[in-house]
Amino acid sequence: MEPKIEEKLLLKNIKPTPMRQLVYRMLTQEETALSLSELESKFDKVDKATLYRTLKTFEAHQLIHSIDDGSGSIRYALCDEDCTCRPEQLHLHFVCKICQKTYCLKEKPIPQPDLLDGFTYESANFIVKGVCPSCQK
Amino acid sequence: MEPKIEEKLLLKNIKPTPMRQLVYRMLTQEETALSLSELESKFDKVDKATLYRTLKTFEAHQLIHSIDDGSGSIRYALCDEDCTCRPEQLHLHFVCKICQKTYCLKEKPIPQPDLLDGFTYESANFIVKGVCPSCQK
DNA sequence: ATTTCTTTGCAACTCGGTTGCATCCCAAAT
DNA sequence: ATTTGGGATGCAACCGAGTTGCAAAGAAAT
Ligand SMILES: [Mn+2]
Ligand SMILES: [Mn+2]
Ligand SMILES: [Zn+2]
Ligand SMILES: [Zn+2]
Repeated sequence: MEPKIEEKLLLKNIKPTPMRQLVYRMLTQEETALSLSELESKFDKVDKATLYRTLKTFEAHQLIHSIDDGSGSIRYALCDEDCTCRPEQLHLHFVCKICQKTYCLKEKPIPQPDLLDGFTYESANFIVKGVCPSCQK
Repeated sequence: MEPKIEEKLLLKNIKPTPMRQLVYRMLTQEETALSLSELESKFDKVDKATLYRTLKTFEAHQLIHSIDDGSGSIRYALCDEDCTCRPEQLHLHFVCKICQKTYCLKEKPIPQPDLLDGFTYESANFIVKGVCPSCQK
């Protein structure tokens, strides 16, 4: 399994340093999106700036995408293998009001919005808030 | 026209202090949503904390609504007279990539999202990015 | 007039994000 | 094998939006 991570990074033209492999593995273990500080707290000791730059690199190479979920901090989640982050590939994100977790709803594409004359569509961010399955009682 | 502003505030149960009337008038003169610091810079001299608390008061009384447009700062715009900020009344917001302005598209309601089983819908934020009419060449 | 509550102004603070810079690492060139 | 150059890392300092504490000013109630 070790060599796989290295390959995933190489596939997206990211030099697979130990640090990056570590961060990548951490992200694969999450079912919801993580913020910089949440990610930071999952390590015994890690430098925030390095982590920050690692995430920026991952994002620039479309290994992860960032989600502005209105929580005040940006969260990050892995992209699909074949994702190029084009407007048509964008999906919904769901924020649970109870557990505060942010879910990627990758099978729910963002609907093309019906705009007024003169407005052109280039991208969008659709955040849905409610209660997630684990928090339903 | 002066007495009108006072009435608008009273209608929403906000004590119409001079400061609040000033801020309200400023907001009525804007066609796009403003952030705290943008609003601040429209006054010769105003205290940021007072302005902040004024906006919070306005928002709590549903005179204005806040828009998290992904710019890093929250923007504010007047609500419609009869707005109660219920999920069904939410509308799209448009951010122009050129002029960075944020528009309320009040006649474009947010579509009810189709969610996976177990997720409940309570509210949403739908931000569309592109080029606005004034920036089309 | 006195008390009580709200609003305002100023300064200080928090926190997420970002940057400068020295050092480390590693691979290519010599 | 040694040198050298560019990217990666770690640490500290910085930034800006938002927020809070607190005292002064103002308004309303008694
Ligand atoms: Mn996602
Ligand atoms: Mn609006
Ligand atoms: Zn939940
Ligand atoms: Zn524009």
